[in-house]
Amino acid sequence: MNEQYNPQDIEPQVQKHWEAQDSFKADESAAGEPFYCLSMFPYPSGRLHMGHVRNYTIGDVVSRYQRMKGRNVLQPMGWDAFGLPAENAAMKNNVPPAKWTYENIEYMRNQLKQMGFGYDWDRELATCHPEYYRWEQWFFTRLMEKGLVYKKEAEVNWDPVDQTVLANEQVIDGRGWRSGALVERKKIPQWFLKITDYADQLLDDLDQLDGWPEQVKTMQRNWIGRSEGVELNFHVDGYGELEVFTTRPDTLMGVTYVAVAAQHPLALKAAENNPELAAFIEECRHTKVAEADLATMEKKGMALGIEAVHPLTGKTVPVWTANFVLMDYGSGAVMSVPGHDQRDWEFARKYGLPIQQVIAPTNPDVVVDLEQEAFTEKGTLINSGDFDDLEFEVAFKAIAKELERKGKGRTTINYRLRDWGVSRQRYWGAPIPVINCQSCGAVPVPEDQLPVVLPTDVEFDGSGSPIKKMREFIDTACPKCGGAAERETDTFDTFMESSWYYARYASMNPNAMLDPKQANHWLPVDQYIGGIEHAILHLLYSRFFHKLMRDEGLVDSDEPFKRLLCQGMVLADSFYYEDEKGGQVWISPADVTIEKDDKGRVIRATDAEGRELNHDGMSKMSKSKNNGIDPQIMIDRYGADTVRLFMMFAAPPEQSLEWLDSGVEGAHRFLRRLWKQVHDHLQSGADCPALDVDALNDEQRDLRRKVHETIAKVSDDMERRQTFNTAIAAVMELSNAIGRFVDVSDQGRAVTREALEAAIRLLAPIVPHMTHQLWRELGHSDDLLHCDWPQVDEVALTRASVELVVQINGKVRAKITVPADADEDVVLHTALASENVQKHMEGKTIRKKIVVPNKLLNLVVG
RNA sequence: GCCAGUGUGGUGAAAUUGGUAGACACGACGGAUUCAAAAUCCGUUGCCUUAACGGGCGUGCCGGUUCGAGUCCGGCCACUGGUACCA
Repeated sequence: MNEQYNPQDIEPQVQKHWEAQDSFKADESAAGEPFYCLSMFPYPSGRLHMGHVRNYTIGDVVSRYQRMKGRNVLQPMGWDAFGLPAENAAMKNNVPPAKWTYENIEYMRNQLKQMGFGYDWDRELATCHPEYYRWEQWFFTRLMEKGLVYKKEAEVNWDPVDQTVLANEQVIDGRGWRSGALVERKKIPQWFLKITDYADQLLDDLDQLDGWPEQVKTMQRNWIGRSEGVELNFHVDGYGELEVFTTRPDTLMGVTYVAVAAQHPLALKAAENNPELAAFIEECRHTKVAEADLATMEKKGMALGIEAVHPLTGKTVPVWTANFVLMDYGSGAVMSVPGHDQRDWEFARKYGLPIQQVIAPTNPDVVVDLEQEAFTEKGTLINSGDFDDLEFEVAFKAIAKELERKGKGRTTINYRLRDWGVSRQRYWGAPIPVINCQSCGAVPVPEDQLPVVLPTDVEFDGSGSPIKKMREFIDTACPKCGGAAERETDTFDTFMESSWYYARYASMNPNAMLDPKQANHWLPVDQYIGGIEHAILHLLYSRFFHKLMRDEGLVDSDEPFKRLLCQGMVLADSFYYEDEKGGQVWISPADVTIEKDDKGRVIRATDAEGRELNHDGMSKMSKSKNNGIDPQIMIDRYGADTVRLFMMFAAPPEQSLEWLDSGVEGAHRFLRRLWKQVHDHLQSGADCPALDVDALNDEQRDLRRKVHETIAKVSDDMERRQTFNTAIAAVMELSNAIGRFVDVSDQGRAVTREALEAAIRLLAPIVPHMTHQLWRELGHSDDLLHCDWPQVDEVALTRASVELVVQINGKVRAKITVPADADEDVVLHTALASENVQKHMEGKTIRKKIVVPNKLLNLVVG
């Protein structure tokens, strides 16, 4: 055995061995219960970044652990290959998006292989491949036939100079990122999937998901936002009924005005002969269509000069338009109760609109001061005529009933969730399989004409999608009437592809979207791993798609992912200096020299030219701060095992992880030490005597207890807790114990052997190359990959005595050692024998005794 | 704005069910080895106080529940993710 640990030699060899053995091929007929472990597939942006490495290391550790537990594992990998960055790269470097994407995939696949991730590469997929997206197109036409798809007008960010639609991230301070033009909101016709039809199922089935983090389920519940309320009408002369929704019909008598969106037909009509109002509406058109912007901008409004009739009192209230009322959400109109809604209160205050109190607190100690703020709690109705003295629920029902009797409203359920707009006016996406015919309308492309292939030989000039000008793509015949017709040139939202890829891996069938038998063999996914940033959109759309596929008879289950792990971001130090113009120039941490004080704090940082740099702390690895650490450099320097070990050790998976070069060094050092321990053990003798557990001395027994405590701890950490950092810490403790244990007697060596073999197997999922090699060196002919996970020997865990803490009035005053089965009297007696305990009890009597078995004794004295 | 998280030594973190705060590492300091250095090994390391034993303080801030709170409850501050066309 080589005395030196040399990952550069070992890792490629071991990887070659796995490849030759086809070690990670998933086979439905293999022994063991199926276990499907999936990591979110990457966007092929060029090179692997640390976020990927972290995500995929976690997935690989879980997969290898389950394999050792005897499960039949499927772990696939593929590419989320459609999306905006390919178009941006195409414009910047003059490469067609397809070429750029496929080259990136080649490079990144090789990087994944170097990391030693155990994927079944036979199941690799790329969403930009026609063989993938044809089934998405087919599925969409099925949904069209089922009436789950419709077309309507919706607003987009429009760049009037580049004549193109912009994504929210492409709008910076209200201007297009390339042209700098003021962005406008524009309505265009777009396709929608009726996700709201499934809102109740998506909400209720969250209760089935025991393996999901509570926070993600809460976020999804809030996003769906089911609320019970009342839909009611305010009559407007010359217009008709203005519909609003409220969850607080009990405050109806406190309505002092009604507000509509700036794009609402009523506002547009009023603006026809009101130039000031028209200017305001025009101003409102120049905001981005993102909720965060709408909610934080200054609340502004203007009176329309129109009155609406209150449905119960018959009195009129003014109609206003306000920039925070969303046209796409609900009916685009809201009733305003400034006495009991804080936003309405602020608006009323700003524009001098009346504020009427109609709810009094049930608790008389609560003071209501409408001069200071709105009273938003539920309470007892006042100033509400016949409804006075009623409490929320009774008032809700009574007012709803009265509205219904008058034909002015009805109770209803409302969702915050909106239907899913899937049209994108972009090139690099799956074409929407629809043909627009003058006489037949929008016709789905028939199955035998699928896929509608996206032309990949294109010129990309940035002024919109090239296929929108491509007559040979657009011109076609109507499948219904055979007349001349045009293809849809919009493409799908890329969330469409990522909503069902997990199912396609399970069944790569050339003749169908899924073969239900194959799909159901693996599905649902046992463990899904990915970033917390996908907590709502991607995970909600995937859950929706799964239910759609279930209703199509393609899968049996209700939910796609049984257990979910959301990993945190990877952070790194960031440094900058200011240039002459005061701009920040970011320097890669790899090029920074750091000076520290004697406590290890950064006191000075300089770049290669000796410039003094500012330290901006730890932030997410990103291009903008130039603080990305290239995983490739780390793999080349330390080997994949070290990178994997550090990633798993530095923080628990769901927390953010700070990249520290010194920490990587430490991880590498640990692997070298372990390697040397095995080497030294083998030096002490060629063969190892059998372990005789009844013949051990105290030290041998102690080490053996440590071995089995470690096995118990690591097993629990790997499976239930998924805290790989503490699992590694436990093995480090074991390794330290082995280092202190110098005993080359027969039984000493037997215990050492057991300890080393346990450590190797416990680390196998995390550092698979090195442990594979060590396992061989210890004389095993079988692959570590297929070895059983170590078992705890309960007998080894028993202890003769335990250490106990003695507290006086809750403060630790002594530590005592007592026999493991000592009763309370013995414990108390031993505690009182302690000098320090006596000192703190002097002149006092015991008022209370609290005993926590095997842990603590607290004496309350006074 | 709204929804969801996070906050513990010089640093990353641990403390699993309310029961010894700081495991395991990194860094720093001291020592061994070396002609010297690197590497390696050993020791010390929350802060204040004490010659020592010991004592006091300490988990973002303010308050509460409890024999006992990093952990539970109420309020606040800061940071992170999402906010429907980044993926």
